[in-house]
Amino acid sequence: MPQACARCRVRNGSLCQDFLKPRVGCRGVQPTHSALRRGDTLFCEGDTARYAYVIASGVVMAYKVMTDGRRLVTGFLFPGDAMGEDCPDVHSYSAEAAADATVCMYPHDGLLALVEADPGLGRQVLKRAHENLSTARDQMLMLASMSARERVAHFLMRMSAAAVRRGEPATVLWLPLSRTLIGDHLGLTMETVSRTLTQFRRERLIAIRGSEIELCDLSTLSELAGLPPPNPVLELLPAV
Amino acid sequence: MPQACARCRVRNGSLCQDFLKPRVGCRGVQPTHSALRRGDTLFCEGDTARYAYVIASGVVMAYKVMTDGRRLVTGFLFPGDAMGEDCPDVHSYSAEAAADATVCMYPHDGLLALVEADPGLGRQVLKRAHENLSTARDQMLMLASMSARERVAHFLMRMSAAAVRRGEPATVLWLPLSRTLIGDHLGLTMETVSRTLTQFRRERLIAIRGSEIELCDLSTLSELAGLPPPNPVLELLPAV
DNA sequence: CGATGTATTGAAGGATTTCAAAAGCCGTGG
DNA sequence: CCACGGCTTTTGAAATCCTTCAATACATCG
Repeated sequence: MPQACARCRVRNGSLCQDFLKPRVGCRGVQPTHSALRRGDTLFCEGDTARYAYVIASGVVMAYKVMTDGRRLVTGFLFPGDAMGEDCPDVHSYSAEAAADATVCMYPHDGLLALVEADPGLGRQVLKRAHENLSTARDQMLMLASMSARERVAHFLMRMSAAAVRRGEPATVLWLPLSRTLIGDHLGLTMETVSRTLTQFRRERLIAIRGSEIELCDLSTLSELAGLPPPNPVLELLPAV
Repeated sequence: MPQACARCRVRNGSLCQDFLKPRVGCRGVQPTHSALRRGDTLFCEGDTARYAYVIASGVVMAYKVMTDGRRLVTGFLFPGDAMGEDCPDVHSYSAEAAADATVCMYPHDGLLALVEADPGLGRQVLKRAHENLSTARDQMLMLASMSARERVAHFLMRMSAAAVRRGEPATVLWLPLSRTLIGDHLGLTMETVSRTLTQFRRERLIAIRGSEIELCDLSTLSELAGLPPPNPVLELLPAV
């Protein structure tokens, strides 16, 4: 097993940790690693796809651009998240580092052999594809019908949920993302993102310290985002 | 094989025709059929998923609703299209008949056995999931950054491509869909859809006859939609 | 400390929504 | 056959929200 893999601590429940790492070395499953600086391209829409990528550190973004330059960031990926694990022939979107990042790259051919040999892994991959579809549709709903305030709240709550998933606190988010990037993710201009965030700050819903955002009022934010209130039960329970 | 399947003529290249139909009867793969009137519900978001559905005739729509009633129609499905073939535990969206429709229903358990036994089918299912993801992201791009005119043009071109896929003419679309439904699909109000369609009609880009829409100027429409021009080669060829 | 890039704030403009009314379509029944 | 009611579509005018354009403030790094 490569040194980098031995040291890697991406979350349990991730494709890499649970399925790939135990099989490194088997049947040509041999990851290579790559360090990216902010702005470096991982791959472009239309490129033939050769690898599945697992983010080991930093932030990677997936995006699509229209011919006239308008851009949609379809998602931000954090440590433990994977892309290309469904082994497409050709990439249907582009990917670049939104902040300095390191990624593991598993060649498709070894991965495919693994999937065919192990129905459990096949189910896992299909399940992930289904999850991706489900979140894509949630984002479609957001883009189709939410106001700027709702979109930004929705974004913050999603980032919070992602942080929890990788074992970080729910209320203190490290988001080294420019307003432009967030805007391109939410279908808003960076000015509108900025204005909305300062609104939220004035209303004490959030606090901003550099690229760190603290969520001060989760229940109002999740209500704005059209999501069920967070942990309603815990708040009602007496302290232990 | 049930009578309905023997008579069924959904397009080649569909999951049902190519993969399921030849295996009907094997290992518990036994479809049931259902006839739906416009407005009938097929399943709801949150229901436990028991079947994969293949549209045999008519139009079915997949949609999500927010708690306050705002709705996004994530897609319209036509004969040969499938839903739920990725065997999720729980439906992540709702489905109802947008026009009178008939569907084949394959129970998940038989399908799962088939997928595990046949790696080719597994690849096929995964490929379809990937296609769905890709079109979902295209729609996200549309919802995030296109004007009303561009959205409607994009919609018409997609409906045209879908018609071609099932062997129908590219320029005469049968779309028994209310303005409200189209609006909920495009993130617009029905008034905006109506205004935009009459604009297009006045500009001779389309002609409307009841629920039939003829695309009179494919190249302008596809340009508006941000798509490559249609069959540029064919138009340049001399008539045979 | 100045330079560059990013973020904030302001004011005007525009595209879509909202509200409201009129027109068109369709099936039913007199 | 025509009239009627219910429905969808079209059209109009005002309001709203976001964008655009422009200027200022703020940070980070040499």
